[in-house]
Amino acid sequence: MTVAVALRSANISFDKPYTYLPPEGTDTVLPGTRVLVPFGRGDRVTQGIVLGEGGKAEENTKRILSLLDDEPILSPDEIRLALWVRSRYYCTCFDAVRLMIPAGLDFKEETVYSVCAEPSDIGGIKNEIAAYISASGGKATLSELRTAFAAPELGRTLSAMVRQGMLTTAEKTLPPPAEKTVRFVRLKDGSFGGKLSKKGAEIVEYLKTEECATVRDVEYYTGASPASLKTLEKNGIVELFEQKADRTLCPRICEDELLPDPILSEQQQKAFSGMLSLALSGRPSAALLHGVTGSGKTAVYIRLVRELVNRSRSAIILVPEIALTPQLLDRFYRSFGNLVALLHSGLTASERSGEWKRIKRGEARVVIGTRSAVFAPVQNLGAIIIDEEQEYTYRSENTPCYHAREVAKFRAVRSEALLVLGSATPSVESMYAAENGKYSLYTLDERYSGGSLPEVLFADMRAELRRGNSATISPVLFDEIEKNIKNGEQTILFLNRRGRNRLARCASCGEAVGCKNCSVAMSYHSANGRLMCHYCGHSEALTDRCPSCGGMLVLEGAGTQKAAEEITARFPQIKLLRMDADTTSGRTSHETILEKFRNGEASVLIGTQMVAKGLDFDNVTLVGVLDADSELCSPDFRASERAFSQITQVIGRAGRGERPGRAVIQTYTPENPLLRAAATQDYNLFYKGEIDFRRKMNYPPFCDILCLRISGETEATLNAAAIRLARALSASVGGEIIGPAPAPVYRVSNRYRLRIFIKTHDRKELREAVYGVLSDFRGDSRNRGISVTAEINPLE
DNA sequence: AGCACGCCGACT
DNA sequence: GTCGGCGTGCTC
Repeated sequence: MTVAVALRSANISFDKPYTYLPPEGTDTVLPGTRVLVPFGRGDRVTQGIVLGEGGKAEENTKRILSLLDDEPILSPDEIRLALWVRSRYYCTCFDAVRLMIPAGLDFKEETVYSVCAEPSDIGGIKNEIAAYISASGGKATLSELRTAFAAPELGRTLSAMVRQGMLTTAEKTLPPPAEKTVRFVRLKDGSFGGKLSKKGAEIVEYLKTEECATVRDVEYYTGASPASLKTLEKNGIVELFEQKADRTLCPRICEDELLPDPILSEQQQKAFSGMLSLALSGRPSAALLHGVTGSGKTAVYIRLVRELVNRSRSAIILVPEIALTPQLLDRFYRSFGNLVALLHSGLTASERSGEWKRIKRGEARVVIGTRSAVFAPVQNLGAIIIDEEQEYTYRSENTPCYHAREVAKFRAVRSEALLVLGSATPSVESMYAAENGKYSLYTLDERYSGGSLPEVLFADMRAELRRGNSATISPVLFDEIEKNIKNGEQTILFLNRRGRNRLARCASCGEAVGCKNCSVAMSYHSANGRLMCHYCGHSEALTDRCPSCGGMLVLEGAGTQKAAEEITARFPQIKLLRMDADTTSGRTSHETILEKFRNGEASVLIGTQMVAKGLDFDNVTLVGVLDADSELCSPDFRASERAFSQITQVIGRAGRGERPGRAVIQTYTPENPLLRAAATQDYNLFYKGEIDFRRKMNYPPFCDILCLRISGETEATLNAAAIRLARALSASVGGEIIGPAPAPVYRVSNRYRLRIFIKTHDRKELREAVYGVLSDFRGDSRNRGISVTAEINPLE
């Protein structure tokens, strides 16, 4: 009897479930148990998870060394889900399995080196390494050595030392520390006579002003590398230490504070009872709850979840971003008390695993969280509710690039649970499914409080430009803001996410300062006064001369900053709050900003897409969309969908209270039908236009788009490899193949990047064919140094 | 990726 | 002769 194991150290290019024999003296291992196994030529010890039964034992089949868990950490259902994730999102088995386990329960693997012979005089670097290990108590882990020695071939050097008998190794598998800690740096007391490097002096200067700072901050503000800090520590100038991180606390509600369930309107009641009977039907499909902003979707969710909980079933509620949905979270806490578990990235590792265990034990049956909560280990699942299902935050940016909505669909079908997609502006895909009877459609088209939709004015920015007015804020909007200030009412100004970055541009040659490793302009961060590359992490101090022609550099203002300056110039007496990447770098800063605004400490709030979502302020009666066109300029076919959704949502922020709301849309294309549809919140008008366009162009939902990204160090070998890949795809995958074409950012970290798109339909056979092509490609020695990844329906 | 094996040039 | 640089191939 053998078992199939997912291995941590298996790379995507040779990943598969590997077959192992159970440990000496046992005849099998339960699926979902973590194990240690030997792997590769050197029988390196690596971590794995047993997936199930393995193939036939062969001559070369190795044996599991030991078990890490007394009982399985994952259920067979969760393993099945992981294997589906792997097949759909082209990642390794272990990456897929890891999604189901909170980081706090992850075992760390470390190689520990110890010295056995006193260092002699031969070999400079080896001697240094041996001395370093002796100095740190005779033992050092690989990662410690990696940070201490920036040698490119450290692994090789170390194994040579082991062969020569200078060192011995041992594998250690340790559970991570229970508490998340943060590394700090501070200056050591006393004077230091020795001379400092330029970087060292800079770091010391910084620490003089700060006294004690996190390693992350020091690296961010001074551009220090881990090595430069290590050097300072070695020379006794600074000391590094660890401290427990601040915990994010979730609100706790006492039993007697629980709220009664909400009373539903006729429309809400209809949606609720329809969905409930679906959920209890035994083979539920999915429901689309299309409710305009302020129509009370949350009340429907609560009633539905209540009924499921009463029948001892559980529910998962996904929200786009926890910080932006405090009201929804609060209402669930007040309705379900400690039946609620919260899962999101803002929790510490121990909080996260605590919540995870409560869910696993069945103590918490109402799970609220961001996209990763779709993997919560609930049992007896009754429903998965996805609020604002069209939001792009449901797609993960890291491998595996799963989409929580797709995962939810799979999970719901497997566990006979209902999938509820809630939205004011449903994704085109979901509405299409509803139109075709695949999903049941429920509509809430009246505002719960009976409030009317805001009145919308258009400001024609073309006309302003002709008049020679290049200001961000038009006279029309200024007038409306003035009215609001007079009436003591609040205003929200919204600027789309495009054009959010500030660049350093040369006044004479017009070029923006670019990254030396990537083909992008660097972004200016006011917090540290440095130019940073968002692709490779390279940063440099801002200079005043253009690096290519020597001309004067000028800082291009962030959209929000420029608009804020215009407002302050015009209304110097008012208080204004800005919310964007620059002002919300801290963990709680954007909650603080919102709290101030809620308390009426400012009359104008200006921000990027963060202000568009879920905020419910009674005193806001005016919303300004500063640049309605910017989202539409994007080459992405989802641009109109995103623009419609954002504009509709942000307009919906106005007039949530008793007074009617107004909105001003500033645009260069006031005749654009999409903007007209957004202005009247006419989803159906938008949808009709959009679905026709998608059909005509053969875009999703009429096909799936498979994207292959291929990168390499030299353009010539990359091009040749990409052409070979495209040929292989056309031979065995088929579909309409587009490309190879350069990626939007052609060069990142000194590698060139191309993309190939295939319009096709995502099915099992397609994925198998793609896997076949990828593995042939990776096995071809001509493709050495070229890497390929695949993604289905990517965001861009 | 990470490691071993094997083939070649440089140096005790 | 042998050490180590690097290209090649494999991972149950």
